Amino acid sequence: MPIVNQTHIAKKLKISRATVSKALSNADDISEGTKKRVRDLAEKDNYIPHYHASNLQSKRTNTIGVVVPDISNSFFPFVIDGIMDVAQNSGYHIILTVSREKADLEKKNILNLLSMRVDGILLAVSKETRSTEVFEKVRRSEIPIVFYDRTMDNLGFSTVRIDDRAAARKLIDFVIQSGIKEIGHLAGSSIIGIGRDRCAGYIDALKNNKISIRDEWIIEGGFTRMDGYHGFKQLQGKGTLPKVIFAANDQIALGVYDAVREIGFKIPDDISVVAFGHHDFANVLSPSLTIINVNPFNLGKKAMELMIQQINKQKSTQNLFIPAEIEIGASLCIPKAVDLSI
Amino acid sequence: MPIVNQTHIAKKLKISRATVSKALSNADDISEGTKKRVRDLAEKDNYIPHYHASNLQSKRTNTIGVVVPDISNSFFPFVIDGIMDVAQNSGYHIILTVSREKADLEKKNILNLLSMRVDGILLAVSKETRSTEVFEKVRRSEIPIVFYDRTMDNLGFSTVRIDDRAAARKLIDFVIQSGIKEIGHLAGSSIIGIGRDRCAGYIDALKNNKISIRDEWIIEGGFTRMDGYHGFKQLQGKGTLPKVIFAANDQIALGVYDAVREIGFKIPDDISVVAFGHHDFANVLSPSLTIINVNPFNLGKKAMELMIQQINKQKSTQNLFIPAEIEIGASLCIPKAVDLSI
DNA sequence: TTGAAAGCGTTACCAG
DNA sequence: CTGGTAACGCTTTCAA
Repeated sequence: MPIVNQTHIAKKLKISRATVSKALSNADDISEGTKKRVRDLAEKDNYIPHYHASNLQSKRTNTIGVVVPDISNSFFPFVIDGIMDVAQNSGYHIILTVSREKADLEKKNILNLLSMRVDGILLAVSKETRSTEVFEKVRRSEIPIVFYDRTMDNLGFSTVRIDDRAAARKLIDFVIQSGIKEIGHLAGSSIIGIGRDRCAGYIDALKNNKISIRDEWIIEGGFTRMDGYHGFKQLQGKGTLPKVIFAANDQIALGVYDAVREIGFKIPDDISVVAFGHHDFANVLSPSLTIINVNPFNLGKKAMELMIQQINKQKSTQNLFIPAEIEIGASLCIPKAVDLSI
Repeated sequence: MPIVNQTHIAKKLKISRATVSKALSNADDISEGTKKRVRDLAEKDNYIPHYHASNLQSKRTNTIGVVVPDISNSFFPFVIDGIMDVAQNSGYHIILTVSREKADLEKKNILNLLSMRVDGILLAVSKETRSTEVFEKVRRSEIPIVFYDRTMDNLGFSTVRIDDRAAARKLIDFVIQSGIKEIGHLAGSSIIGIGRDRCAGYIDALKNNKISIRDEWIIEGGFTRMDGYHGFKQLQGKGTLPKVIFAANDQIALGVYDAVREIGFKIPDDISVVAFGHHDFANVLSPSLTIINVNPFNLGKKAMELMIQQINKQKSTQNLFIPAEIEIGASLCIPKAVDLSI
């Protein structure tokens, strides 16, 4: 006997479907006796309310659609965790979709979510996304959308992201305060927002501390481990190495580790690394790395909180910047000076 | 103008709702002219089909509910990735729920999924789960359920998990083949299935290779980093240290690293570590660790594939064991003998 | 080629 | 306290 519906209960009890519905929702104009009989039979015959059938009336699904570009990127699971934390406490369900960094999949996912009449959409744009066409469709649908981490700016939607520039400034300030002025930067790509922002923060900090900027110590590239590896090699080719390397993300930092290990340097005796990362990562490499923790869990929470406010029309569009915290690893022991001049 | 429905289109075009429905689904008993007018207006006025309203008829939601015990455990995101990979290629949507290792939340999640009339449930049980009551409810509902990774055996449901015993045997065989016979084991807890299975595989391998088992080299404990740390300390207290330590999971391995670093030993010169882990983890620590890769992505794929077969009644209940692959890190350079006899 | 009517599982309104 | 009826958005069957 599979799941039964209210009609089944009504027939068996020889009462109307309306009465069953009210009894199950514990309405106060139904006698205790009827309620009991309905509930008992519901339990016995395996009645389970049909979520979507009810939602058909209420015009609300209590469901939020989430679009993640890449779930195997260790950053996003923590964001999801933050989202789910708030969702669970507020009675929302989560439909998870993954765009695999593809614009077409992202579009398909968004349309599906609209079709499912989610109450709102939380989205981090894929690396490929250029067109804003789908987002205009979302706007017309009047379903609130909140961009998290990877945002589309100037579209008038709410956004939540890490304050990368301030965070980088904070991290580099910390390094300088520790007495080190020779700081190189593997900056990733300046085409990407986070690349630009983190580099800007690095420059901010040097300027504020009246340290002259050495262009040859700012290496552009990508954000992968390989880029970190080659970036370090490039730095090496410049003659004098900095004492601390600021990696724009954790993958780059790993690449630096690879290169450093290869040439037989010791961390932190010969050279130190600081990087953007998040707690899980720090946990694995700790205590060998000082990071600025971008706290994805917190980001997810804030994004979801903002989402709920938008649904309840308590807040209008806004752009939230989340501050990041420094986590200090052992790598910031003052390194010996290293001169590689050839 | 928010999302409109078929009635809106019907009224505006002065045709019936039935015609609109058929035109939109491209039925072949509707004229091209009508179809075009319907489609154009649908596009213009922002019509988006109502997923759940259609499903109300078809009795199918093309939705799979997934229950994950802990999404911040780096294992599960990869499982989800594998699930989504298959889901996307088969037109299924995923509702993600997290039980946070709590039995009550797990139960609540399952009931919600049933209420949403998912076509199937993929579940890894929480650490707390003892009662099988909810699972009986699922059985009565005739909605297929597949347990992945953390299974409830002997309940007659399908299960998919790593063949831990064979994997451990393979890993230890590999170590022995490399010429090392002194292998200790930080085994986690024997109350937990994976703990038992991995330890059994370790013993299998030693026996097969006619190496006597030294009980003092098998340390029970938990599965956390702290357990790894203290486990190593315990080993140290026994006098002679083994040359290779087999950690039952990656967290334990990290703890061993901590302890080893603390006493100033070098890996792999003084001692080596091999462990159960997965690719992401190996990627971070590589090349310092040899692991048996439990390939969560593959596990997720297999689980989802089995799910789809169950839904289509192509396969009856079955228990799948996934083999794991060795990934070789540098740590298996034959270490120098270390004698800590006090 | 089109449309009227019934139905999917539920809730809301109003009458008895 | 109970129940008939309409409605939510859509599909399907059958008749025109």
